[in-house]
Amino acid sequence: MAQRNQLKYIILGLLSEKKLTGYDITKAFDSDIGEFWSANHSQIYPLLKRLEDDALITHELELVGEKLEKKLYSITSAGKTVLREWLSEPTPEISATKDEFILKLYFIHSADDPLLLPMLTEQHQLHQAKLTHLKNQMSRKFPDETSQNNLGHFLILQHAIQRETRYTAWLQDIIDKVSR
Amino acid sequence: MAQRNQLKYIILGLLSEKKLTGYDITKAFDSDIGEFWSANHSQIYPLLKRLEDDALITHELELVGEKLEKKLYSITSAGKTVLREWLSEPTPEISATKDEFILKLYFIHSADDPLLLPMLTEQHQLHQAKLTHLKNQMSRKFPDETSQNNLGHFLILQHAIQRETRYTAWLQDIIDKVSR
DNA sequence: GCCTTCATGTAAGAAGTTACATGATTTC
DNA sequence: GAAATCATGTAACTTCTTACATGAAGGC
Repeated sequence: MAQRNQLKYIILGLLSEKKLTGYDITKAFDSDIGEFWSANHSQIYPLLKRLEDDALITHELELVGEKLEKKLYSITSAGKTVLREWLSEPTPEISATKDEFILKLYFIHSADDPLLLPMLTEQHQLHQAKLTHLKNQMSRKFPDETSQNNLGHFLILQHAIQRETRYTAWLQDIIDKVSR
Repeated sequence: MAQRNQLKYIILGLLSEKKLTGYDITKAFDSDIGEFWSANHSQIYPLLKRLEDDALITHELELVGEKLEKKLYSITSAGKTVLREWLSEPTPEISATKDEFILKLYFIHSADDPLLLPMLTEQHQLHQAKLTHLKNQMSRKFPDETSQNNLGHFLILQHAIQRETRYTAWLQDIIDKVSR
């Protein structure tokens, strides 16, 4: 997606909660945000510089140990405005969910294709593992049933769990039919 | 996703079924494949040239009317091998589903945020429309219950319908809770 | 005749991936 | 002292989007 620079808004969104280093932001894609977006540090560091040039964020230096200087970034009021504007805009596009397995499946024309069953079981295992991971995340982050502090985070986790539950059930259903 | 050139395999996959022009391939992304991948003609035409350089496809010219020459592409046996290899490879990555609405939702922390309800209703409408479209596609392409000719296509349509059904139900559920 | 669709390309630039590169701090 | 993690960057390259550009054929 070489377009609206959504990564920019993710960074602004994260910084609107607390001050973070580039490294912290990079790590966020391994956990929370990783469920629905990805980014590498080589993309993040240059963008942080650009956002600072545009005065949407600033940084202060924090000394760690004796020599290492961390750059602690924080959002400016201009940055908050830009973030809020983005949130306020309509989101009229449903982007195609680029799923390589689904792509491959499209080109399997017959239930007799020997590739089909291995593909299905591989994916079932993957999505089952993901589902387990998501459920762990849920019980770690929202142990009591009231999703008090962060509604959005709760909802996207709930959504991801439902999606993976549905995905694994669908795969299982095909596996049952194919192997019968 | 600047990586494994999956578009290449989509083109090979489409051409393994029948001869197509670049224009036909472009159009395929408006219907069938559009459910789970996107591409513009400006990406397709240069890639067709590259694939022909690599001898994975060839073309013949077909005269339309008096002057217009269409390039009808077809897959070579080398191309078929490459396609089959791709299908045989494991697909061990679940790519993050980049959904801008989910992204925005992540940064809505409270049920009291005035942006929440409009966002939800907008998305509900969008996904409801998509669901209707998908169901129409299904009944147009697979009118009888046996999915005889093209299993893969049937399954991905089924998957998309389930996904959108789940998505709209999830949104409706939140709307009910928020507006109560 | 006019408008829509068919048909094929190129150019510029943004976004994203993979690899290269370096060094400090913490933990065991 | 070694290994893992913290921390920040750049370079090269591919992919993808948006816009520019042109012209033929078909339907009304």
